[in-house]
Amino acid sequence: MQDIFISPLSSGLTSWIEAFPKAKISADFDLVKIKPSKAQKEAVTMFWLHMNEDRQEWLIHTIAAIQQNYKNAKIIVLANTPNQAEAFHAMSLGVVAYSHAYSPAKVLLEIKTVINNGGVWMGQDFLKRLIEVSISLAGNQTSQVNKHLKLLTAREKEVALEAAKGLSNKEIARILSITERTVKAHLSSAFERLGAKDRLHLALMLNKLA
Amino acid sequence: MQDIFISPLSSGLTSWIEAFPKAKISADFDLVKIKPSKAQKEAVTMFWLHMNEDRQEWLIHTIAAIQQNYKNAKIIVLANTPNQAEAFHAMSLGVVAYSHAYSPAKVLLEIKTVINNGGVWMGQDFLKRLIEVSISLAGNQTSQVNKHLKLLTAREKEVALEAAKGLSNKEIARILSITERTVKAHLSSAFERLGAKDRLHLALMLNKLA
DNA sequence: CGCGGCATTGTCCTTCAGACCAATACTATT
DNA sequence: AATAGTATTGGTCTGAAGGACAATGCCGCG
Repeated sequence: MQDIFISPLSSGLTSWIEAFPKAKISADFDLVKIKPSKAQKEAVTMFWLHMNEDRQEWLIHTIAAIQQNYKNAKIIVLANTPNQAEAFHAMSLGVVAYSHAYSPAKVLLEIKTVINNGGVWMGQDFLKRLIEVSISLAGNQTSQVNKHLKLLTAREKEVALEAAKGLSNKEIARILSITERTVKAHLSSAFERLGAKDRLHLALMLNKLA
Repeated sequence: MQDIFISPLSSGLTSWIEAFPKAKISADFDLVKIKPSKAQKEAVTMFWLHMNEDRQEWLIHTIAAIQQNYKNAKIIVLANTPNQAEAFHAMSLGVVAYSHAYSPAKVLLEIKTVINNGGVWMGQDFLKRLIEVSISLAGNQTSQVNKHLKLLTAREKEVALEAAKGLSNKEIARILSITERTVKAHLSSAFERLGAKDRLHLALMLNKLA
């Protein structure tokens, strides 16, 4: 397996050399990609991209180029100034690790091991942030909704959920086989319990975090 | 550093023993926690929780108990039948790794190394799913909304967004300093352009993914 | 310049939503 | 047995929503 560091620093960083003495270091991916042989294309090659600030476009472009030329490439981003947004973006592009460019050799080797075992490496705070976002958007949201729904009786809940989909009283009545009048009664009750001023507010309450 | 496996299987799995011959194996956390000395409380102890199906409550309870008794505990969940939801939940509770209970010794050691370096271990697909969720909820959502909003004229957009907040025509009129009639005109136009049948549908369109 | 798109407002009219008042029946808990 | 909560339906009424039909003024583009 080959390691290729792509960095504007032609000699790389000492920790890189220490971790992977046999690695190639190249100024740009273009210099590497010119002629990947069939064997090279299939081989698992690890690309370590050194990320300076303000090179977002370069990163996107380079990742795309690598993925096109090497089927089994593993791409690691080493950032001079790591930040959440960039990490997020990189991971979404298929990068399998995101770390500080000045990570000690020990950590670099660690990253490699993890990746070789099919894992993904990232900082704990990035992970935390990721879960946070997911939870706040997916989890807390539903728990919030559930908290609301628990305030309603079974029947009110049914009616409220249909109303929250955008159905009219008449449609709800037909679906639940009750009178439109009854639907209104349940809804009025639901409004009061949830503190909603009308069906639109109720819909917003039950459909998102608001 | 001590490894403690908590599992209903009193002898544990062979891969566990292979990886950590000196580990303790206990049937339940209660048996361990009884008297953590001050030193023990401060020590970095790794708890490997063996997760059978249908023990969600046990998991929650045990994690809480460990976190209460050991300040520097690292908790790993080993699931017989790993699944996204459970992994998600576990990670949100502060678990630092989630893997298959029958992971080979090599992987277990791998996990331990990662955790000791302050990392977090999880399956690639879990990570993918996590990013997917975040993107689809945070990113795609707004892009979807923006796609909708681009179909509207500037004025229609303003009106539509206010309506989507739950405001009445009269309130919108006051805010934008126009007649209620004009608000209706813009809204009608917006309904047509977006294919919404009324303001509630419009609100749902502009407030979430639906 | 004229035509089309946009913003604005009018009036009339129909439908729907939701509040208020009220009644009946069933169930569970006291 | 009685009281409270829930499900159901009725009637009436006010106001909001939204469609139909129509007009005026502004702006950019061929």
